[in-house]
Amino acid sequence: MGRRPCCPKEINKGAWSREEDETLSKYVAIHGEGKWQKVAQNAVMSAGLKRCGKSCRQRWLNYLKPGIKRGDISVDEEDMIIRLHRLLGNRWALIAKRLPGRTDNEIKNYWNTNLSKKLQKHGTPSLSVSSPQNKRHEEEKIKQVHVAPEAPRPRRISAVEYSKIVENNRCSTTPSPSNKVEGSSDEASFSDFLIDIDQSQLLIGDDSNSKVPQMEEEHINKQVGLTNSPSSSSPSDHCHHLLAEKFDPLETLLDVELKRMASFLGLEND
DNA sequence: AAGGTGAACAACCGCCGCGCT
DNA sequence: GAGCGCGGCGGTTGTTCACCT
Repeated sequence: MGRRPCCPKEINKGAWSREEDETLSKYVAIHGEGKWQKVAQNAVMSAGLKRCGKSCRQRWLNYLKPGIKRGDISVDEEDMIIRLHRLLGNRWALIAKRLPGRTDNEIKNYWNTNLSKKLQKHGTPSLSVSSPQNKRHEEEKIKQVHVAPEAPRPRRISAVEYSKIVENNRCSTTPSPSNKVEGSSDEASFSDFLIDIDQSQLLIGDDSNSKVPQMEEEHINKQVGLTNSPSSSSPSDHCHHLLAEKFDPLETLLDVELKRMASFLGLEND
């Protein structure tokens, strides 16, 4: 009974030695990333690297991969982490994607050891501010980015499912039942629809590893009958904007949130 | 100098979604 | 459509180090 172990019993655990790092780096340099089980198996056979695939992957992505920054998180980066965390919650991978050279593990650790304690102490992190002017400025920034403390966890969808949703709804304001947030009403707004199905997709969308292929996007554009009118304001046009144009997903998400708040406060026309 | 304590960081564990068969 | 394996992700734990008494 019980879960099948993902790794053989005779694997190494604990801290990685320099030799293991070198073995893994050499292997990845030759064979490339991915297929971590094979990396582990082949490296075991060729150089005695007794590590499971997951461990290899984690070691490579968090420490060995070229371009990884270690330590010395700047004030700007800290500020960014705080803002993104307010927006996304504990979506460390997404947060890490917005911070070049930083890994999800490092950000998660940094949050757990530094920022969460600052939050507990002060209600908001201090943001490493010393001067009164900066303090006021940072307080303003905190007010500006204050969103729900725990963003709803988005549902991941595949590119195919995504196109079906778009096709079925033609970016209408009525989400399909399978895509609704629990407890959301039938009059769900477009932004609900967006966040519901697409919050993570939007944030991943600008990444080079985006899972929505360009052809799929073109197909979606065709199906939706998109045009490039920037002045349009209907939900479908808004959808078009999100789908067809180059955009900053985070800014878009912030924009959506701001619109929701404005709508809630009756400030839509401001 | 030695022991205790907490912070920081590295790594493991288990769950989940996706793609393949 | 079901089953399986793999990769990705987030939570948690273990270890190391620095500081304090």
